[in-house]
Amino acid sequence: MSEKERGGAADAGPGESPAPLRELPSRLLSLTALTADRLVNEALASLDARKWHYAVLATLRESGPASQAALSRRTGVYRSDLVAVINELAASGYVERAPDPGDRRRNVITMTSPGRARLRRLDTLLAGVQDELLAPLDESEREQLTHLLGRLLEYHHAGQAMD
Amino acid sequence: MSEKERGGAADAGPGESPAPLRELPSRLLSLTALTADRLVNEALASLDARKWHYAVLATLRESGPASQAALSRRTGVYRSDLVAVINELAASGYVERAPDPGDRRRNVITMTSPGRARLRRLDTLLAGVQDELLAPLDESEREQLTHLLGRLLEYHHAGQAMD
DNA sequence: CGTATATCAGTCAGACTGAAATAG
DNA sequence: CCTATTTCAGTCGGACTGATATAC
Repeated sequence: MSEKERGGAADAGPGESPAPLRELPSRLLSLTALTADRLVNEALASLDARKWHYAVLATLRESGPASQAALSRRTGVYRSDLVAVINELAASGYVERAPDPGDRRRNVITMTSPGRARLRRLDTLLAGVQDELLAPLDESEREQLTHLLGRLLEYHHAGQAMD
Repeated sequence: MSEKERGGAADAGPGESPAPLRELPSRLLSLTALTADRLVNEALASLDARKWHYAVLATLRESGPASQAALSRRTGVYRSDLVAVINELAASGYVERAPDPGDRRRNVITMTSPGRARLRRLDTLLAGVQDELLAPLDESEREQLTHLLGRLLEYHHAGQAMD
């Protein structure tokens, strides 16, 4: 693989004129995500939740009971931070933490039925947020965006250990 | 079926099944932006810069000398944090801070010629990062993405004071 | 007067690191 | 011995708040 690109462009001559700030993809992403996070956090805060709470509950619904390490991988929350998230969810009775009989290093995290109800509540809340976030886009544009972001994520996440 | 407000959906009946975590637009945005920021920060760190340094220098190139408040609005950096950024850029000789003779509350920030050279260096560095970030997309997809994000940003930024 | 500017002193969630204890 | 899991104790950049001094 050639690594010659980054920082190695010719300094003589005009070359490509740099993208204006407004169109820098990385910046557009950061700023849009900032807006999205603000909307999400604001909405979740009204129910005393944070986005990692939702991510963990949704993952448990989709993949069933799992160890903390597995949840960390699937949600993107660092192992270290996940501890606190599980503590909070367990304190509220939304999940249960039990030692794995098959591997005593592990805790198995299981969603309770109050947890499922909680998740349903958060689902509707977040659906509203998505709608607010994507308000200026029509349905096909929303799908385009989701698809493009998904591709980027898949590409950059392939083979990434997060630790 | 009445459209109720956020969080007030009917609990009976199946309703819409919630989007899987992987396809939640707000989450896709957050995660993609995280990846983008990591790439950007990593690259900039190799030149002892951070993204706000670039944003400020690029804004000065595009709009000319400006007060700190104006820079704050244009770059999205909080007034409070901008102080430190200008301090750093001034300490490196990339910008100059001078009192505005016309309005003595203001400082006028001006880019120096080392600043212009610095900016050109960061331009090429960041161009490489954009390419790395958008690697899996072809040219027209990149434009689509940029366009869609721009629309979202424009919509949500219209009439926002940040303070 | 009220408003805007620049600065400072903080808080806060979230990303990330390092190391310990334990178990495979 | 080496690796994986959970947890704890931190660091760090960045978002955001409030207060103050000053000038319009």
